[in-house]
Amino acid sequence: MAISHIAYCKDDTKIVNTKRIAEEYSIPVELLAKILQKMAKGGLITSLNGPKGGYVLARLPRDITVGEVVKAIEGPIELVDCYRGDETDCQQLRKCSVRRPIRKIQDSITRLLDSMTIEEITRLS
Amino acid sequence: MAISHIAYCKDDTKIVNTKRIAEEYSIPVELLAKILQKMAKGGLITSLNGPKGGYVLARLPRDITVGEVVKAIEGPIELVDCYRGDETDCQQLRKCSVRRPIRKIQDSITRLLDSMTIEEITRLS
DNA sequence: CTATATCCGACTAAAGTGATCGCAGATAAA
DNA sequence: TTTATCTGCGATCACTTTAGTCGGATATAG
Repeated sequence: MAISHIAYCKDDTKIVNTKRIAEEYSIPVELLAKILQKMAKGGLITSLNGPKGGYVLARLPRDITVGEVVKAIEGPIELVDCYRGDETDCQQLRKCSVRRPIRKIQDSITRLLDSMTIEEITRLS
Repeated sequence: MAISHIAYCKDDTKIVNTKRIAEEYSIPVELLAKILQKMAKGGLITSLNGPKGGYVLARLPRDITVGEVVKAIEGPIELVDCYRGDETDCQQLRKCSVRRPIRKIQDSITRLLDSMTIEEITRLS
């Protein structure tokens, strides 16, 4: 909702800050602040300090995908933990019969999320 | 892994019980038992009581989808809570701009899971 | 018919994850 | 210089998941 709102404001070349968005959607400011910070760190939105500051989109709405938003907020999209190289301590790894099938499902979901943009989100809403 | 294992055993017309599967994959028996009970309740596998009892597939592997397994274990697939009729207490509902787009994503994922069968899982493993 | 092996369901406890809140500091505009 | 905003860390709380326990039901094997 937040990045969709920021995208909407960009059309009016208006800068919106955390407090306003939080009020608009009745979300605790602190929670929203962390989410916005993560998206800023992920390069999806740009932060502007000082009075009249706030957030604006870092790119065009059609160049930001839902997958990127999810990744920025929640980290890499992984249905199970055993795909990361560093965490190979899964005891079922040798006998596991669903590792590859689940990987296939994960890839499909990733493709799905990467193919949907913020522009579509704002258009559908 | 469990239902995939049960499917594999069906080819040999062997009945496998909770304890054996738990040992095979180094899973706590109690945890596995609950999962198997849920799948039995969901009509995916059939339980057989008594000595030499255990579980067998209730249908052919190609007639059981991954979506059904997920639903049996975790309940309805819902990315957000506001789609259920009884829980309409979401304060963002009026202003929410992502309800419909997320619904679209959810439908895609549901279709994806419903199109994949246990037969495919065992074949891919 | 009896004993046994298995499933069933309720309850409780422990662990992990995410949400919420608070605060000190950095930054930039007015 | 003051003020409004973002930044980042930590603490707390609630919820979910995982795990364990136990008494009971059920049906087969002998």
